[in-house]
Amino acid sequence: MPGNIQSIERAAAILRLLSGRNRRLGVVDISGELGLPKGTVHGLLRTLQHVGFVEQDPETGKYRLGAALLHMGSSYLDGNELRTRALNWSDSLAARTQEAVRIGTLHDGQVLIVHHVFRPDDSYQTLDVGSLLPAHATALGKVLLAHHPYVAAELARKGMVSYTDQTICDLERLERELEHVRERGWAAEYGELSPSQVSLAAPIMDRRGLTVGAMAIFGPPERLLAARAPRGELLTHVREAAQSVSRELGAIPW
Amino acid sequence: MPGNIQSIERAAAILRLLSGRNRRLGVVDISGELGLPKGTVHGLLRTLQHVGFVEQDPETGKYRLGAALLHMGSSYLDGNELRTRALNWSDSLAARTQEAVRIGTLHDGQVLIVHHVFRPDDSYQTLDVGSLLPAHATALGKVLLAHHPYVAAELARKGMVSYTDQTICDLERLERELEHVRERGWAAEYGELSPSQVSLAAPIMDRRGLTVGAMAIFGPPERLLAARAPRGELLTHVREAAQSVSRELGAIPW
DNA sequence: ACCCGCGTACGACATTGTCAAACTCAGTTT
DNA sequence: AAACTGAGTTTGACAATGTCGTACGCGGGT
Repeated sequence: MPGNIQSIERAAAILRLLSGRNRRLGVVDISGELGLPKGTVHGLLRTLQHVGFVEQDPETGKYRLGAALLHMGSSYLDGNELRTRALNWSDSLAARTQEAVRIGTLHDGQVLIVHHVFRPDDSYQTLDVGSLLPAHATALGKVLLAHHPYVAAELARKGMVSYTDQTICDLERLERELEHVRERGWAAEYGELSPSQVSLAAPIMDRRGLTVGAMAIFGPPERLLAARAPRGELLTHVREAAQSVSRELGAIPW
Repeated sequence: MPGNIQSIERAAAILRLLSGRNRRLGVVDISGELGLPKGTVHGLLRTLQHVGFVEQDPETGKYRLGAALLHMGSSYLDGNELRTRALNWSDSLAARTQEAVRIGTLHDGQVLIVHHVFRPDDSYQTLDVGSLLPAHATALGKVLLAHHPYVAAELARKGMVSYTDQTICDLERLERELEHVRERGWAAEYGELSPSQVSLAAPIMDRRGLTVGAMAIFGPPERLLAARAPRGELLTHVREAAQSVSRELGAIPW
């Protein structure tokens, strides 16, 4: 791994900071957090501002993410094959199951939502495309982790946060769970991220047979479950939809 | 203009290229387009890849935007005050008018969509948050240009693209139109971007009285217009919604 | 088999970014 | 009022840093 460009890595670290703490940060906040001199951080920020990646609040002088990132994020979606191919299938999955659908992929040990179809009723729901969800507490994440053992190991090393009393925080339990997922070809999550939400997910594979994403429905347990287990017909729909997308991506339907 | 960091500017130029129409580019494409040596571009790309801003197609070796940008784009939205404050009002505007709502702000001489509420029916619509729309061919853009004369002048210098036979491409006509917009406090667009779409927009102002965004409804002419002019009640709804958001942003309601 | 074009690696050079210290300006405290 | 903090910003010398030309390896055309 021959040299990476220092200033770009630092700039990226700044952007990551700004996107993590969803708030505005000042020069000294950043310089403290990154262990860099004030002046250096300021120079980086000035350039980032010049290219539209950060903006500065003219009143407080603090910095926040810039508008250029929004456009680039949406450009990423346009070029994302997983999402493009999954568009139709996720719509019809939502229609068939009458539940909300999410498509996610692994990013930095978390689940990045690349597509989201609202539950087909008129309730207010917030779009969470671009959100990062914890892998060990979502059905999407379990499917993805099950086929990326290295990421799973990394996750275990860092420790798993507990979100509800159902969250799996124990490495061995998670490993057993992932083993099940690999055997069955689908994953479930029972209120492990949010107490009143459960989800069911299945893997999406590309032409090489790699699991490049996952597709899930999520909603209240009383609708997704029967006798504390996933309703069979919903599960079938999810698995078929994910398989259809896989086929579109060139996976051998074995 | 004290020194900007070269490598970051170049990296941003690469990302801008990748977010343009050409979704996948090779090292030589980029190096040709930017007039930089191959090796330099490769170094930049390697670092951008390392920080997750670009990804490389393992088959073709070509580069495309990376997933990290998606998450940062959505983080930008979370911190965007204009959008946050406008959430409720845009929902109710959509409900009242039964039309789709868009909120936009000026970015690089174009209109960046920061929020989008679907028309409240079950038709398939694609979310265009993050899209860049031409300013001279949208009601949103006209409102924004009307209060940013410098940007308007810049736009005129670069020339205006024609999208339909209704598109205003003449500088003088545009100037007259913007003058109207300033007087009336709202803008309309009659099939100037897409033949079967019209839109109505009103400005959103912040506490300093600056126009920081605009709010619009858009849809087919037969629903938005009466006798080739905007329906009065729709116009009122749009203007009131925009004014409500302005108030939330601290604008003096004069 | 050959060539062309691609993505990638290497290494010398000097351009470039880095860093610490100094500056400006508000808001607070003395 | 004056001094003091703590913010963001500017500066300029140094050398670490990124740049650029050249060279390598590989694959797909022909």
